[in-house]
Amino acid sequence: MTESTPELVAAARLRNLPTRLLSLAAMHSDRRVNEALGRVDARKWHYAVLATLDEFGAASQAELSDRTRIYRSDLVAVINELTDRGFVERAADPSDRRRNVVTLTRQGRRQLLKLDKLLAELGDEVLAPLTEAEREQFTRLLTVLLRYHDQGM
Amino acid sequence: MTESTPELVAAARLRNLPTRLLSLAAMHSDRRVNEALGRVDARKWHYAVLATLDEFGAASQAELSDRTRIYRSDLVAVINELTDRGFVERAADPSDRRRNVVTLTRQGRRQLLKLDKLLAELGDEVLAPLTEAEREQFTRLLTVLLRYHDQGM
DNA sequence: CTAATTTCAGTGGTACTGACATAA
DNA sequence: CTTATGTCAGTAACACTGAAATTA
Repeated sequence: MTESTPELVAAARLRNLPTRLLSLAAMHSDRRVNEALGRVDARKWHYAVLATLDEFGAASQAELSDRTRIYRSDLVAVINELTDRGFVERAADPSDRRRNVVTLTRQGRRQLLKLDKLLAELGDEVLAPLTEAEREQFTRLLTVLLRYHDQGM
Repeated sequence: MTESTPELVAAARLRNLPTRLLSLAAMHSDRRVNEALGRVDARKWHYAVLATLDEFGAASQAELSDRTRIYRSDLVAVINELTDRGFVERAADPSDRRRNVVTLTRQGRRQLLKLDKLLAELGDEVLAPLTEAEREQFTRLLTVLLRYHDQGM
């Protein structure tokens, strides 16, 4: 445990540096999300894959990679984990034998709904100090940023 | 190089998940910042330390750690790097011999001003799609979040 | 004695790169 | 031949832990 000395304030330059604020806020949010997901033996990539399969149907790993922004190389392990847990099935695609076709199972769908709920609660926790209008504004601004920088929205 | 397939859109659940948006936006921002700082042989922690020393004067590593949120253990390397580059001097504190007192050099101050400019440009790039009012709103919301979660503002 | 400071050694998760075999 | 796909091996940076030595 890191000791909690009476909080010293940061330099004004740092307090006003938007890239730093963004980084710190995300770090904190990520930590909470990873902890909470870890407690139910999940990771955020699990959710991304399950949600994508649910909305767009069975897909190849390449398509999943494009939609979730998970690197192709890292997706392999994620799909392994999801198949191990019975949330997803991986089979060779007969129409293009380079591809795998990944499908959501009924268990996977149940897990997705569970994670939906968990992540909604988590979002509420992280955004707790913001009003409803501010939350909408916040996600709107983030969306604008990501869209502009082509981070695939 | 990752190939740029025609951008596929993400699932609606992912597009509306604030913790994910925050994470992606920060990842992108961090990448830009690290690249740009790397090009001038710096890291973001360098800036944090230099700015803190400039605003609060010479300090022990413990105080620098508290103000910058850099772990004490990691600060050692950061101070090493800064002394190697002549931006900072580390000396034993005569009044408390457990402590080091870290002071900013003239070169360090020059580097700080250089990084000031670089980071301002970078912030402009990252926040490019936002209006001035939106930028203020954005940093305000981030500040509220960090303050609430006690991430030391 | 306890507590604070600096330092080192190490871990675990992750973004990211590169290369390879297979197939189109 | 070139290109796409899935897979593996590995790297580099980093947040974070734990502990030791020194001093207060």
